[in-house]
Amino acid sequence: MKYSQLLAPTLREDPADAEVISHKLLLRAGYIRRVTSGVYNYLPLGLRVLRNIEAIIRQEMNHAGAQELLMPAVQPGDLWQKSGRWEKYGPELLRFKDRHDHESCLGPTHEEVICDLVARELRSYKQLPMNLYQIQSKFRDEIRPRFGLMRGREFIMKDAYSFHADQQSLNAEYQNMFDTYKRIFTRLGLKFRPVEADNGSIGGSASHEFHVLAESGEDLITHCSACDYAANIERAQSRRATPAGSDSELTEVNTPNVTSAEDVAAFLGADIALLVKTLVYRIEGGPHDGQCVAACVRGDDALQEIKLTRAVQATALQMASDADISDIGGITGFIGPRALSSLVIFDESLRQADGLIAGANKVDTHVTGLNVSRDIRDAQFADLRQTREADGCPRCDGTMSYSRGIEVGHVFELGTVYSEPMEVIFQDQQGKRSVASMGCYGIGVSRLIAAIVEQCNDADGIAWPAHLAPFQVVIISMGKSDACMDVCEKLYHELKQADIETLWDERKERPGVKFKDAELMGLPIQIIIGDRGLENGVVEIRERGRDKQEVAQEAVLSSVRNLLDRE
RNA sequence: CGGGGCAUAGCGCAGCCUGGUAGCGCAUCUGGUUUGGGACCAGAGGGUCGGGUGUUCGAAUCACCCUGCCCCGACCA
Repeated sequence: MKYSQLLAPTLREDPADAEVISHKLLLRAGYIRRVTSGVYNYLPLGLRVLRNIEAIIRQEMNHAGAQELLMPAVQPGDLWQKSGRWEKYGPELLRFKDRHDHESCLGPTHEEVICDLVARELRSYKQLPMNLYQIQSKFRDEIRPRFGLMRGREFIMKDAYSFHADQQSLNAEYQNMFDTYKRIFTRLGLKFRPVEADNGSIGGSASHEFHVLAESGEDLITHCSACDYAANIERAQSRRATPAGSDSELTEVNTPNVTSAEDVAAFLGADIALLVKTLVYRIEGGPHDGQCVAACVRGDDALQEIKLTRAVQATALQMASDADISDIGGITGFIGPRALSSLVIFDESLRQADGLIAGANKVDTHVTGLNVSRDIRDAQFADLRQTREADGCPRCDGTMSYSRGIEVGHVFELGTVYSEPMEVIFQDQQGKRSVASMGCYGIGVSRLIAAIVEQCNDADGIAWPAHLAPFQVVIISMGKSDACMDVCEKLYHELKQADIETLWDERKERPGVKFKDAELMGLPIQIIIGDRGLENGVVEIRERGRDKQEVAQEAVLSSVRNLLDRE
């Protein structure tokens, strides 16, 4: 490609609305342009990188025995009615009607469509297992798209769906995909970590996320210093020492105007861990839709909302208003678990606890000596607390620490959550009708572009791993003589012949401009050809970020090959 | 959804407080000089000042409404 014909509008300054480094650099280097909130054009450079990433994913997926197909972006509402998600899926699902007034939506994911397809074609267990994948644009009407390609509304995803006759087969494929993902992210040159994850609204049982470790990551993950336990904070567990309270009578104490856990502990001279914080939420969705739930955690713990959401099978939670709280018999500031009319759930750490302090649901009053199993009838427990840095590992003696991560992959065991309502049924070995169990496996392909740039950049711009770069080589013409241009052109054709993706910067620009652009774009190898060197029959080759070296004119191709092979 | 901020040329910004018909840098075009790390000189093009309503002799500037975008929060009993 000749530079003068390439649409790669580079920007000298950071765009005002870009926050993270990948967003800034992808805009500045001419890889992407915004169309509307969370929706981007991939310019030629961006598309080339996307294709390079896709190629690796395809290779590994195919190698793992999956087969590629392509499903539609527009999906009929009927299928979503059938799976039950037309109601369950929130406003992220962009719905519309076509000219015939048929309910439709833009696919945020493709379980319904794949199940519909497979249900029609699947007859015998002999056809199983099978793993079908596609690389497709998805649309999710995110509340808050941000950080460029990191969280878009329209984005490109590789999603795979496997179908199985039995659990054992599903387990095997889950492991197969887990290993495949590790290979893919390793080949992409990423620092990543698989972590145990919450299943979210998609349902199912086992699930792991693959996170690229980066400061700008939107997720918080916690991992053990000693073993390989790692989990998303949304479901992470940990060991912590809880102080033993002493067994005592339930007693009301006067706590005038003292409301926060810190203040109550200080006021009563008690360990804050003996406080019970009671947080009230209004439940949206699920069997308790519209009701309130009171969640109790220790005074020094924070509630992990996702855990609570799961515990009450909700789709979302909203902090309760003061009015909601008084409706269930509580008083803001002095709320406690006793005698509330709502659902009350305690964190597991309160199960065997004595001498706790909680709000008394009376103005200016708390109770001491609370023992949950003694004083609360039919108490319900769940893991609700958020782990804290330096907690103990739940699996070994190690300690837990936090990192930020960008979720680039997710593998799920779905079981029959979708195949059952979608009637993905086959005849098993015994001749009986049986529901296929499923796994699903996603990779955020466009998000990967951002994640890679987050890890591969320096003061001059992007620094692509050579095999992902839009061009492996850029020829920078320095001289203005015809002879120099002839040499450049000849080399350009040679490299192209050799299947090396080459950009020839033949613009009438000053050298500095060409260097800056090449480095901003992150092209790994520069070949610098000027009149001065040509007098001695040499050209310069420089790997991005390294010192240049002189090479005889005839040896350029082999030198470039060597550099690329070393990758 | 809640809170904050922004919207002026392709990009980055000033002008607004104190109303008088729009400016700077980069980019673009023309000519010239330059040419090993984002050149210089001279000239030129490009803006319904996000949209609407109002106040006023007069609105980028003041008021109200709308739209779009960015950031923060979604831990508080």
